[in-house]
Amino acid sequence: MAKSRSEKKDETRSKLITAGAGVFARRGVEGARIGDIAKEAGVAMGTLYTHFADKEALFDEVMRAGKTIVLDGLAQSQQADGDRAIKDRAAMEGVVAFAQIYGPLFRLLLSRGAGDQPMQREVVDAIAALRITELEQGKKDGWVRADINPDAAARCEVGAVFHLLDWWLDNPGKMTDEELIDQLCRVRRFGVEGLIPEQG
Amino acid sequence: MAKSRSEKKDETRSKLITAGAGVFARRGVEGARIGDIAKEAGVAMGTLYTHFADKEALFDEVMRAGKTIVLDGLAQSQQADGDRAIKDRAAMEGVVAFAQIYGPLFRLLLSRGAGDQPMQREVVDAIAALRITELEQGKKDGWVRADINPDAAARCEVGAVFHLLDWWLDNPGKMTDEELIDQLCRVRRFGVEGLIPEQG
Amino acid sequence: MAKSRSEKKDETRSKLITAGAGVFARRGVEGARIGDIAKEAGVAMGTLYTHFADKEALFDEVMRAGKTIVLDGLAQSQQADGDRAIKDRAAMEGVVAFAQIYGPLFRLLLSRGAGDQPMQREVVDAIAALRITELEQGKKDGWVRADINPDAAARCEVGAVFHLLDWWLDNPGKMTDEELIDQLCRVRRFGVEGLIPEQG
Amino acid sequence: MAKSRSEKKDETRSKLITAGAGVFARRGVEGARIGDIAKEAGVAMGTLYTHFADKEALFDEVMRAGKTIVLDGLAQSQQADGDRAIKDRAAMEGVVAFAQIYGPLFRLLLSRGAGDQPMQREVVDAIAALRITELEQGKKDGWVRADINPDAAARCEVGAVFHLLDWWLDNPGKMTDEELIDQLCRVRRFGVEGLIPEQG
DNA sequence: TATGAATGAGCATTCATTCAT
DNA sequence: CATGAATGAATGCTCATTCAT
Repeated sequence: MAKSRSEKKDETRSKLITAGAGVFARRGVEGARIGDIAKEAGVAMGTLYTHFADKEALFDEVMRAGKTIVLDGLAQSQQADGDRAIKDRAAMEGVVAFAQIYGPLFRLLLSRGAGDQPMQREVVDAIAALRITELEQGKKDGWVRADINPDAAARCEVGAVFHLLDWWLDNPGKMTDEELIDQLCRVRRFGVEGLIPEQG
Repeated sequence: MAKSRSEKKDETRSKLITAGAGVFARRGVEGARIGDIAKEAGVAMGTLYTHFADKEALFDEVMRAGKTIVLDGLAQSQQADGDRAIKDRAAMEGVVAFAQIYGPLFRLLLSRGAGDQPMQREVVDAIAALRITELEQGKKDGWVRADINPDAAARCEVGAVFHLLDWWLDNPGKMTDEELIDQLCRVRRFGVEGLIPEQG
Repeated sequence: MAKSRSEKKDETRSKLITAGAGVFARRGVEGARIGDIAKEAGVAMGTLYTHFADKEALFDEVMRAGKTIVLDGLAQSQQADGDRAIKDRAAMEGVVAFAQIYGPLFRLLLSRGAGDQPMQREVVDAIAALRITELEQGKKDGWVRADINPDAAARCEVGAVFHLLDWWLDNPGKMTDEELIDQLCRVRRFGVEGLIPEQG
Repeated sequence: MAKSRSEKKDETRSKLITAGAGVFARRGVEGARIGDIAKEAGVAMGTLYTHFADKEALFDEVMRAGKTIVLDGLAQSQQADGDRAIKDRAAMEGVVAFAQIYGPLFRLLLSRGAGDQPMQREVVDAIAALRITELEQGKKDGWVRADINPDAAARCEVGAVFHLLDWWLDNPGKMTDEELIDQLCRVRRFGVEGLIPEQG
């Protein structure tokens, strides 16, 4: 079955986004070289410009695609059978798996650095928004303390997860996956001093 | 009293570091222009190269200086009179004050983004190291739960603080300083679900 | 009646020449974009290359077509009933009408700028040649002064007409068509100081 | 006597303008290559950008400089001793000399082609403006016919001079300098049919 | 030490042209 | 014949770094 012209075009576009993800993740937006992206995608430099207006536009597409994957993964973890603790753990398992597979892209998506990178902000905001809804519900249902501000707590949780994984990616030997997921759940839910409520 | 030649040189060096902090913070390392830094410092571009080997070297100095300020601030907060809660709150107050004053520089110092920025890692590592010591002591003293891994928890705390402040700097109207500091203490210590132990 | 394949091809070719005339006129040869010409012609970029070897070849066709229109118009004005003055005025009326309709194309055809544009030269040369013949006849018939060099005078006339119209196209409010044609005839025939010979 | 730094900078700037004049004149604005201009000026490509914002800005400077030379030359010809005919001839001698020396630059300055080249328009406008003043005075003094519109006539004269010289530069063997200047005066003043008024 | 004009390698982007469909 | 995605050489411009003054 021969590929149609438009299928081939979509394929080229995909290759560019994948290659862009890799290079942007490794070198950052400013550091990424169009030539490297094209080479990694296996196309000519000019081809990039038949699909995206410029480097920035490709970056936005990469971020948009990454955001979709991350958000879809989080949404799916909510479908997990079981109580809150199980769903929460499923979410952390998903995030850790994503970080392990995509590594640098995970960093690119979640990081918040110097300079204005609206798309980067957008991804972090979207993830935080998802968690804010959960925390608000948690306050109603009583499993989130009343003294918690959901906006603030969501940011703290995103930061905690990102920084721990960022460190772990560079020091994978320091903890097993299981320990990592465990800590991620524990610290977010109970802090370092908080007492764990009785079951039931 | 006329300034000695060496005093003048030190002054120029300081101006360059201050200007560098501003420009690096605003534009990132790759985005920063040597010409902008020189202009902001009020010296010629060539002067920069009589003080620093290259752009990278200036960046390292900026980060080193920032790191010193942050670490000194944290150390000082440990001198505060009172119990653990008071010291912890003092630390958060210091961090919030620093973020308010330095804004973009705070972001630059604490962020962990794409690309290899050894100095950026160094700053985050140093802050985490400080907290790891405290958490280890806490485990011995019993105020940190036994199921906490200090290495992991310290990273989570740094991430939580950085991301919350990063968000707050862009949305200062969402919370007062007091509320911010409050949440920072609460989330780090007790998470969103953890019970707060009885006083005494 | 369905169009035959060859008729369709001719039609496409015409559309390309018309579109080329517009774009070349507006942007110049170097400034014209093949993509713009194709878009304006309503065909794909590749189609252009099934009709013309390259951009230069299309430009040559555009100029050739324009040259034909201009020369035909001038020839026709010579068929006008009446004496020399009437024929001359008819020629100027034709030129003004052409400039009004085609605007930028008129400029493209008549201008002589930097760089070597053999076709541009060819058009100007052809118009001048036409006038040289008339002036030579005029010398024989006595209505052109003996001290006039037809080669030189023809160039002057072409230049005078082109520059006045070039200015007028940008400043149409400065003169009515009638005044314009009037000045065109007067200045070419009698200069600014020359006496107008008695009628008869 | 060593050149000061600022003198050297001015020298570099001059070399760039001269080189720019040559390359722009030969290839047009779009056709001119920054690398060629730099090479011709004997400097690095980057140097061009320490003196001019971009190619366009250099082009403007070239045109401005050329305009000044041309206008100064015309003004000087008005200082010539003698009657109107002598001054007029002096002006034509000056223009011919300029065209002979600068050749392609003369074409660049005076031409009006496709596309919007505001500086090119400005030069032609300035020369026309100079002549308009003279023609208006001529109408008052009676040596310009009453039926002449100075605005229109000035454009015609500029066009006549430019086109004749443009042709002559490519066909220098067709006329001697003297004949050229003669025709330039005659055609502009008396047209091809106009009677030359009696002396006195 | 300070200066800032000059350098030139490096890069993003353009666009005429090709060719598989 | 028509198409338009792909090509890649060519080009304008940037900017960290140097060095004569």
